[in-house]
Amino acid sequence: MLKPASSTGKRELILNAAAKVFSRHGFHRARMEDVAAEAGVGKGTIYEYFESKDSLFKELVREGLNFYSRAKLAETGKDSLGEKLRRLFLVHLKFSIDYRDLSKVALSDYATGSEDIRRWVSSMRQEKVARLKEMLDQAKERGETGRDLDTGVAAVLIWGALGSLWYQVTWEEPPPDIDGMVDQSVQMVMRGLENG
Amino acid sequence: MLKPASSTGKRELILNAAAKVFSRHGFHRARMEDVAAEAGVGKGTIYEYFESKDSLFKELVREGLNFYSRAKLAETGKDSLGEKLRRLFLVHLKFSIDYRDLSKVALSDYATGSEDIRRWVSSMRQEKVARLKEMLDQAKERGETGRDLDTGVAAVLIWGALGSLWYQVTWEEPPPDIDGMVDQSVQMVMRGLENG
DNA sequence: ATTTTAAAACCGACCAGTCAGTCATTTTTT
DNA sequence: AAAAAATGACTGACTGGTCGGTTTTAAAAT
Repeated sequence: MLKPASSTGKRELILNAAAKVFSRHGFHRARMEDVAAEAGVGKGTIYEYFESKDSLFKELVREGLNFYSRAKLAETGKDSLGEKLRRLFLVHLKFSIDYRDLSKVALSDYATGSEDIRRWVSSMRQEKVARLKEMLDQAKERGETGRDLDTGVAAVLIWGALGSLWYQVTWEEPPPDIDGMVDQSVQMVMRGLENG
Repeated sequence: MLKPASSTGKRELILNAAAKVFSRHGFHRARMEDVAAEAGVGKGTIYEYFESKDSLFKELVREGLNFYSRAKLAETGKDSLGEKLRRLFLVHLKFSIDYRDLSKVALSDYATGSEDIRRWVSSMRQEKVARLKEMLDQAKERGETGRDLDTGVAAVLIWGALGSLWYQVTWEEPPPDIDGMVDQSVQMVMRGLENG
């Protein structure tokens, strides 16, 4: 049986260490021993808190996702589409700065790991795109976009654009002015969605 | 010493097998033995044609890249930006359909493999984005885009959008109408680039 | 044409390194 | 003192790469 999440701070400790170690070389090259060393615990201890390496990875990513979901869209449905997109972009990029290690893990290990993880990550992407499409559909309904917009394609494009920005911010040099970049980006995206 | 590329069709044979096997489970889970089996050769034979697993992967991706580079932009500098983008998108997506296995490899193993591969792939991305930025800069010069466009950000966004489309086409159900989708996408992108 | 011969191509059993996960033992807590 | 937590040496499974030996090919000799 696994210990409850609150037994000590040890669970958090391990999770943080995992973020650091996974982000260094990716899932495969990260050894459980290294995670243990980074956390300052014995290797065996990790298995008191996590089923397996796979499970540790999943918990790690889920934790991060939860975190920034919480900070995320209070989903005030009355905001304009532009405002919603701005917040979406901002939350993701802020996250990537505040939790750089975790962000690297989430981004770079997409294709890594077991078949199980692969499917899991892929389904998350699908869900994200689907949610984005919903948002666009609503906006379209309200006439905030072009009448003939293909929201499916648009959602894929926007998600990709955000992902690319995210990647850039996470891996390349620290960006100077996130807010400005986001404003600029959203402006571009919004123009793209409008009627020709 | 490695054998010349032309000694038999065996090199091609192995490369094709590698595309298939790598695309199935990603770089790490693909075993050289499986590649050998798929190609119908002994494991040792692979090492007559390729230095190592890493090198096999690189050659594979390079081969694919070469191929579609060739088919690519005859770079007729006088085409409109829209036309250039349309061709860029089309070439990538057509490639992903014709060489689905190879496409999966190129896409999903971005973060995978050795440190060496990781860096190599990352540098390719940088280069692609840089080239895209150049294209945008030229167009901006000619007044085809908004005067105040941040071409750096735009290049990142567009590359991401294309990548996302590429991913969708490669992994999800076979798309119905590539040309239509591309037209739609490029239209959106072009609107986004114009002056507000 | 046939045989000889040597080099080139091919092969897969094996080796050596790796690492996730276990568990008997030790340390800490209650 | 006994229960809980922590540990790290160990094991078992796995796989990239090697290498001595076999087969194929092609050229040379008869």
